[in-house]
Amino acid sequence: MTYSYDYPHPAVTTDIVIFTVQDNALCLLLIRRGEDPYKGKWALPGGFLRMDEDIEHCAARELAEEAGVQGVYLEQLATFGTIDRDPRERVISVAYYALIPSDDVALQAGTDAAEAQWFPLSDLPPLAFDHSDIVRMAQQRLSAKMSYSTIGLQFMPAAFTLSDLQRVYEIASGKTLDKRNFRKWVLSLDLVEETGHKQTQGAHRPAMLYRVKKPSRIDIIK
Amino acid sequence: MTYSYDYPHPAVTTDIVIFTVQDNALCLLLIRRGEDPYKGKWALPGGFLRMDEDIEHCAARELAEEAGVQGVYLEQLATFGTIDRDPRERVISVAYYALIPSDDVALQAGTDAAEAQWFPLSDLPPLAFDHSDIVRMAQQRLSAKMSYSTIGLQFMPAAFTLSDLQRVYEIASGKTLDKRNFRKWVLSLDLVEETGHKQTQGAHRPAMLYRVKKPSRIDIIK
DNA sequence: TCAAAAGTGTTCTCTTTACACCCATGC
DNA sequence: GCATGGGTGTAAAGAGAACACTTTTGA
Repeated sequence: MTYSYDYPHPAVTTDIVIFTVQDNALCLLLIRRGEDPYKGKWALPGGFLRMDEDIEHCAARELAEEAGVQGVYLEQLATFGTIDRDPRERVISVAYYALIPSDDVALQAGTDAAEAQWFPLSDLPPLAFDHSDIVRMAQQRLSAKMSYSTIGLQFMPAAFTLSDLQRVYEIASGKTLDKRNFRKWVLSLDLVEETGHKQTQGAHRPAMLYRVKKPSRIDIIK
Repeated sequence: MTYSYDYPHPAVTTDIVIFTVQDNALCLLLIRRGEDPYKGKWALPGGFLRMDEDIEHCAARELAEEAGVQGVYLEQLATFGTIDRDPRERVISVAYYALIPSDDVALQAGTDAAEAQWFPLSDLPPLAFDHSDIVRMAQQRLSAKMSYSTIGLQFMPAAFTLSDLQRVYEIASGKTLDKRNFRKWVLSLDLVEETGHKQTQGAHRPAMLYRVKKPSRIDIIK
C-alpha cells in the first residue's frame, strides 16, 4: 500500500532527550541503532509519527517502546528540519526532553529494547543524524530551566534527603552550593514536605526524608 | 504529478507571529484568508514547507510573500500538531515569532498580499485553525523574554529616544516604569549608544537619539 | 511665562551571599 | 571516642525600588 499526495511531504519524527543524575554525573539515555542508516551508532530514542496520534503521544510511545521509560513529563524542546539531516528522505523531527529520577534507571534494564544505555554528558559517543545538535540544545535548555524553575525536582525519587537534592542541583549546575543557603531556599519555596520518616544510612546522624508536594508541576521561580 | 510514500506523511507548514508596538498597543499581523478552509477568516501568515528549503527559510519566505515583511530575526516558538487542526489533512505547523519596529509598519501597505492588517492583541478577531493557541503561546514567550533578555530592542527603529524605548517596554509589559530607574538600567546594559543627534519635536526640550549597538543580537540578562 | 517632555542621584529595603559549630549515629 | 554526614542562624554586601526637581524648547 502506498500513500499519494499532490505535493511532496516530509516525514515527521520525534526524538527524546532523557536526562537523569547517576553516579555524580548528569546522564542521558541513548539507543544503539539496529537498522540503517547509522546502524550500530548511538542515537536518541524516537521514531516516526503516526497519523492518529498527537506529537507528544508519539514521543511518549517511542520512549516506552525503545527504552521502557513511562509516565514522564515531556516538554517540547524544538523542531529540527535541515534538508539533509536524514539520508533516506526529508525528515522533520520534533525534539522533546524530560528528567527522570535516578532510581527509575533500574526500569531501564527490564526493557526489551535492542540496546539502551545511560551515558554521562561529559563522555558521549558520536551520535547519529544531527542528534548532537539536539543534545546541545537540550543541555542549554535544562541548564537555563534549572536556574529559573522548579524543573530540578523532577530528578528526585519518591523520597529523598535535602542533601540528595543539593547533590543533584550541584551536579546539574556544575557549581557547589552552600548547605544552609540551599536548604533555606528549598524550604522557602514550599515545594517539598517531610515524609515523617528518616533515612538511617551509614555512620552518621539519620536524615529527614522529603517528598515533592506536586510532582507533576513545574513552576517558574524568581 | 503525485508523490507516493510507503507510509502516510503529514504536511508541514510554518506560521509566524509578528509583533509590533503601534498606537500605544502591542499589535500583531494577520492575513485574511482568500481560500478555503476558513476563507475570509483572519489567520497568521504562513504556508507549506518546500522540500528544498529549511524550516526557517520557509517562515521567512511566507512572511515576505504574504505580508511584505523582510529581514526580521525569526525565533522558533513551538510546533503544533494536534490531529484535527486542519480539516484538509494532517498538518504539523512549526510556529515562529518575531518583533519588528513600528516604523516598518509602513512597508506593510506596499505589499501585494491579499489583505494584511495589524490588530491590537487586546482586540483580535476570531482566528482560523488553532492560531489563537499559537498566539497565546507567543504572547507568553514574548512577555517572558522581555523580562530576561534584550529582545525588546528589536521593536526599536534605527534611532529612538530613551522615552520611546521606555514606552515600548511599558506597553509590552503592561506596567508603568520609573523613568530614572529605567534609564539607569538601559544604560548599564551597554546595548544602546547616542547617535549624536537630537530629536526636536513639540514644545519641550529636545531628546537625545540613540541606536541599538548590535541590532541582530539577543542577550540573556540578569 | 507657561506647558510639556527631557534629564539627573540618593536613600531605603529586600534579596543574596558568606561563614562555623553542634548533633546523632555506626563502628 | 572518633569519624561521618545532618542540621542550624546571623551579619555583611549587593541589587532593586521609591522618590522630586531642574532644563530646554515652542507657543
